[in-house]
Amino acid sequence: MTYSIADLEQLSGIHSHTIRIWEQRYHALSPLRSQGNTRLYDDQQLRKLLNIVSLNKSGLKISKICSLSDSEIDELLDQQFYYSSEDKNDDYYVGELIRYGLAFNEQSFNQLIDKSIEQFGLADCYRKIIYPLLLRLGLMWRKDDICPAHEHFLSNLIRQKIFTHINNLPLAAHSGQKWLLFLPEDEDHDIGLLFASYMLRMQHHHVIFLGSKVPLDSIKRIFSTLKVDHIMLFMIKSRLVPAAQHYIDELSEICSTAKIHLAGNSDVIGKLNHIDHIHWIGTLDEFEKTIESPLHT
Amino acid sequence: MTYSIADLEQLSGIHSHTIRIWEQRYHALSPLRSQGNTRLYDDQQLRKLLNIVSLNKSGLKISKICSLSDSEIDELLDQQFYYSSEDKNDDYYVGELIRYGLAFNEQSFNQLIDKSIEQFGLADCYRKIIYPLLLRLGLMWRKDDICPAHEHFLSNLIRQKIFTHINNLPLAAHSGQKWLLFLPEDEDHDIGLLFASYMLRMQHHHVIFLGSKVPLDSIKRIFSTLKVDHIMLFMIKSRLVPAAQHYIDELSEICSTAKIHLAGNSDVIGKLNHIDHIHWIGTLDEFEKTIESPLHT
DNA sequence: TATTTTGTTTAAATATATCTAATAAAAAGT
DNA sequence: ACTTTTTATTAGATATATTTAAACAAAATA
Repeated sequence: MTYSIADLEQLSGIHSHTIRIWEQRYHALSPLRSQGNTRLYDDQQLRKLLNIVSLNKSGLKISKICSLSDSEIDELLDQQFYYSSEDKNDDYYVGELIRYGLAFNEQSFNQLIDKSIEQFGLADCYRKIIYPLLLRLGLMWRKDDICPAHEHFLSNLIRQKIFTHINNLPLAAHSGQKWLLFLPEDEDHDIGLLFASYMLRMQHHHVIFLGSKVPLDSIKRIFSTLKVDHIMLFMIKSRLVPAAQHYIDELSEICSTAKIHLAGNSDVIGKLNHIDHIHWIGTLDEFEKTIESPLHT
Repeated sequence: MTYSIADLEQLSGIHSHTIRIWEQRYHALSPLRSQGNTRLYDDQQLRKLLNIVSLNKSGLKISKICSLSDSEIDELLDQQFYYSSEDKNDDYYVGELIRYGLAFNEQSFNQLIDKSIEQFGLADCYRKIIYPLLLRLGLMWRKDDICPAHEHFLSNLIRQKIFTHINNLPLAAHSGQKWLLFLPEDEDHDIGLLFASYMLRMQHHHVIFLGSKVPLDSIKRIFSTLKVDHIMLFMIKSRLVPAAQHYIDELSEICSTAKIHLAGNSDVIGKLNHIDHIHWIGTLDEFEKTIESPLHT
């Protein structure tokens, strides 16, 4: 599987011109070439670019980043992401769960996650363990410490747990607030959205969960019949700001009668011109506050 | 969202040359054009092409198909797909479940599907209701009677049920047979695979479920440490036979020590040169027989 | 303010994809 | 065996994407 420079632009949010000049000036990437000299990137190169962008966002100069060795970059990435919980026990859980994942040991993973869900409840388990676990998985993928098979294996075990807990929720009267949850077509990671679905249901909201890769056109076709009060979506991937802006503008127009809640990559979302009825959810806490009162508007 | 003719080739398995000449001779499709005269297709056109291909596979000549009106095509598609169960009750279930889906009525959907799972067990419920339901959804999408939002909504409700039933399976000693389940990068629909996971677990097989969109490269990296006896994957989408053949050949080479079980689109799989250790699963019955005896090789 | 660093814009050349049109080959029907 | 229908191949023209290189603009830093 290889990417063109246009693909890389989409996946990283960095203009192709800039990608080229980083290569020329700092030897940032070293893509393969086609017979006719066209650049061909692989996952390795994509990861490297995402790492460079990430370190750059945190303040380092491109020239500086590219002068570092791979191991120095690894170290900086660790520092950047290393997030130590108040309770060291939580970190232990995360580490163990990942160890089980790397060994494809479903049984031990399930035992430990079941135990922690029982102990904390799913909401706190997500906050303390699953969310940090997902962050760490993302970092490990970028550092090439983990391959997609591991990530898929773990994601599906987590998905299984959240789906099960949603399924086991008791039926209850709705609060009257109706939420529509979905991800744009280029987004894959639906676990956050699934957890949001769980939390909303816990607060007796009415949830319509569509999951990932829903074409905006399809939202358009059904929106008028749905009469939802809120729309929630994630934009997790890096992307060019104008593309994100265009998407949000279109969504706003289609769903002008609903309040839109947007979560995900703050580097992108932070740069958008938000329209009135768009609410940027920056943190888990913020999300919980948003949904707490069933009577908010 | 628009497709290039190359995209359409990938999605339909029809060479771009052929797509063009069908347009020229029979006015099969009528794509928009870019400023510079390049063809631009939308979902509507993609569906039409898939319908043409499907009717063509069932024996009709291209010229004949393209001379038909939209409503005549709809009728033929209905005939082609209309699958009446022995038990009319099953058809009633399918119809009701779809009605609930179209109305985004989760509660009624869940009540009915829970009832039928309780009645038949998940295995028979899948065979009698869920599988026909998925087929019908696919047909409805192709006839534009349903839009992706409906399909996503229903898929996730079904996914939730199967995940829950997998989660609730009692722990039991494994048979010693280890199965690796995944879908190629261009495949989305993981419900069949998820059901296979459930069935294998019911037979006390050891299952490693990776889900959809796993890069082959990642399989390669982990295969040697996994020591699996069986690999199972689906190829559901239409695609060019040489591309499918190349994928299967590569997979065979990577996983030469495992038996590969392949299910999905018979039009594609039927044309492949199967290597010795590849087993084509054509029907649900066949699959059940395959996994019945925990001691088969 | 001056300098360095970084990102954007332009231009012309080349590579790749798509277009039309004609012909050859294969498959299906009679 | 012969015709019809369908698919594959080829060729030259055009559209789109990518490449290199240079000049320019903007931002950060000294």
